[in-house]
Amino acid sequence: MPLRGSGSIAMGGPKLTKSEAPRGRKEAAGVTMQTVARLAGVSAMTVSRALRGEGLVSRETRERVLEVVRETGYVPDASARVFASRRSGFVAALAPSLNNSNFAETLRGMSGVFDEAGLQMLLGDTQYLLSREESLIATFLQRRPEAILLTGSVHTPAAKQMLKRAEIPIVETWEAPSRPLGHVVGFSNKKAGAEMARYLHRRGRRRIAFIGSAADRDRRGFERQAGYCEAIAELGLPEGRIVSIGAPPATMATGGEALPRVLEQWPDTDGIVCVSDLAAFGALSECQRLGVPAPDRVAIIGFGDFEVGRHCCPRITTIGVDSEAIGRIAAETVVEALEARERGEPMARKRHILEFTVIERETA
Amino acid sequence: MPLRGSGSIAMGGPKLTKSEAPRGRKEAAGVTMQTVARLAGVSAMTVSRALRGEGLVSRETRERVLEVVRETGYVPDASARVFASRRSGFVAALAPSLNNSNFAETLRGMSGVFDEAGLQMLLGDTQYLLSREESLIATFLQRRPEAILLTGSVHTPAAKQMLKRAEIPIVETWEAPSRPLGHVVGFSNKKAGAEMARYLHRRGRRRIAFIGSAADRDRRGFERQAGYCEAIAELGLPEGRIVSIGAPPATMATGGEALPRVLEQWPDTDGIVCVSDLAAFGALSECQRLGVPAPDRVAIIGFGDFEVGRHCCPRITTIGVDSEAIGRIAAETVVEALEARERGEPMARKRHILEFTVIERETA
DNA sequence: CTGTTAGCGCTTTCAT
DNA sequence: ATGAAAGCGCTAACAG
Repeated sequence: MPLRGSGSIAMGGPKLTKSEAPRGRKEAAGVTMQTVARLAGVSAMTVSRALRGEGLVSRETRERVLEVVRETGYVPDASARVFASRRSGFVAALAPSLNNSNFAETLRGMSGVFDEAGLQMLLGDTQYLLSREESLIATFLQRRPEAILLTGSVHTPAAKQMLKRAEIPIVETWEAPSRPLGHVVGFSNKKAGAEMARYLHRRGRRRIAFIGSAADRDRRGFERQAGYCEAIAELGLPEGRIVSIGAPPATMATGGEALPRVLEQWPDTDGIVCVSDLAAFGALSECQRLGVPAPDRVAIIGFGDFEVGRHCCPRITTIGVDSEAIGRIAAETVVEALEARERGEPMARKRHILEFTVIERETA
Repeated sequence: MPLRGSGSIAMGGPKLTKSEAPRGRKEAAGVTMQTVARLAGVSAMTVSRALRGEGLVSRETRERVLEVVRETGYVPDASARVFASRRSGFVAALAPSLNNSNFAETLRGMSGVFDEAGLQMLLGDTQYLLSREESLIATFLQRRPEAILLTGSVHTPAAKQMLKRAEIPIVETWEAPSRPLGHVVGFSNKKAGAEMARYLHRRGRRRIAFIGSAADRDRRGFERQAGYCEAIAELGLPEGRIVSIGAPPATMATGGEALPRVLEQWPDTDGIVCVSDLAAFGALSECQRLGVPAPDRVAIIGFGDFEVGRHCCPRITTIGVDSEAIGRIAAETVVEALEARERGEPMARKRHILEFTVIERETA
């Protein structure tokens, strides 16, 4: 089959593939698979095969095709591939915040697995807002992701309905819900909160306060607070020593503002459970400014093993969770589920609950 | 007009739209625009219009269509829309790291503008690797983004070629390149580095060291270092006091490890320029552990106005750049460029250079 | 190993 | 305000 046109490659020329359309559209794209096929003297199908695998076409055909691809600068059009193959190559991942180092590590863990699997992540941050989660889900589902990974287990009814209808694997992370939507990779924040209080108790503290953000929007922080409350009650320690400030997530500012309030309201406080290391660091720094020695006068325990707590002076005792593993395992679960689906097999719901550990350092 | 078929909606039933295909494909999708059209007693085109705008169809038609959409849980297929309209609705944004709060803020700034404009961001982190930037660009371009936003001005030749061929608006951020690929929204890291050294000099310091990461991979950090060197030379201060440790980005660990080396090698050092606040905080904390008072014995200046520097004790003097504005302006530039293109107008290359300021605090 | 045919679900264009 | 026809660039399925 002879090549149409001359041997030269028109770069960016829009007319290359334009045939006589009786009722044409705007304008043809630049170089398409057709173009490459024609120039290589093969069919589009062969180009498609050459581009994808090794053994699908003969070595020499493949090389010829790749040569033309190189010359023309052809870039396959994923939107057409997606449309034809009905596989988007996307997975959607939502986190409350992309910046928070815990979630960032989780996303990094996912990214490693998905890169490997040739899946591209569609990242969204919900800003700790269920309403935003819902609208992100709506937007992302239009892209036909092959799976969706959520942070947490609380979603709006509309979100849940969309997720169900989408009929794709769902993974909820960072919590341990009793009635999950799909797979789960997480841990019990409540237990973590309880453990924080109990740890301070073991270290001899008896008047233990809690610092967090306005709890209702940060579900996981709220759970930790609930765990703290439960433990405090069980241990028979004075209750109600809670200062919640500002919108989630809790920041260093939260801790900094909350600390003086704690000391004013309950001057005999000798231990503080902070919803995260960021708040803990804010509180610790404020202690230093106020001349309140930590841990001598107040012990402080944080959550999340953030970089700041590992490096500040004194270093912050904290609860460590393997955030990256959460992401990795969640992503592996997705890949498994997709493979099972490919083979037409069902896959049981997975529930992976991780351990967390107290990392004893210098503030408690 | 009565609805065709029964009143019940088949959820996820694959046979709804399936016609007698002589050589069928796998299986039809769930609810498509056709399905909705049929149930609403209109054409697909009308559904398409109803879904997009207000004034395109009559109010009652629109409501009927939306009602069916609600009942069926129809989710438009973006891949088909993209394919037909030749507009992906994507913009690609690459940053060295998503976690770094500077870049995270820039991405947040972009996100605000793009959300508004109905554009979805395809986020990628290059991990400070040009090679990874290149492969991300290759991957992203397959999705036909309408524009691409890069961090920095150094790219591989292959990356540059792909970008040129893509013929989409390009914005480079966080630097002030003399030969940009497209639009620029940034500032001079070199000047920032010089300013850091000069500031310490104005504060009476005369033996000023620099702490950073292994510089070659972090272009912007390297530029700041170069600026520091230049200023030191101009001021006639002792040169060569540079400790570069580890892979970029510079972290608290970098600062923590570098500080004792600085003090060992040049014990009379009285000021330290740190490539970022993270390194500055690491160094500051190490000072505290070693009993080296800051700023009395060593002044410290960081870069980036990170949260930690605003809250630690003493608070870190730093250089502030409006990271979010970088993102916002970059995104606005993209939107403008896209609108210009829509109208068939050309758009001049934009070059927006931001100011930075020394934020005087307690460490210098 | 390679080609042909049909069609993915939507929007463009033109017609009414 | 609505509809009909055509087709976007690619791949599934089948044929050779």
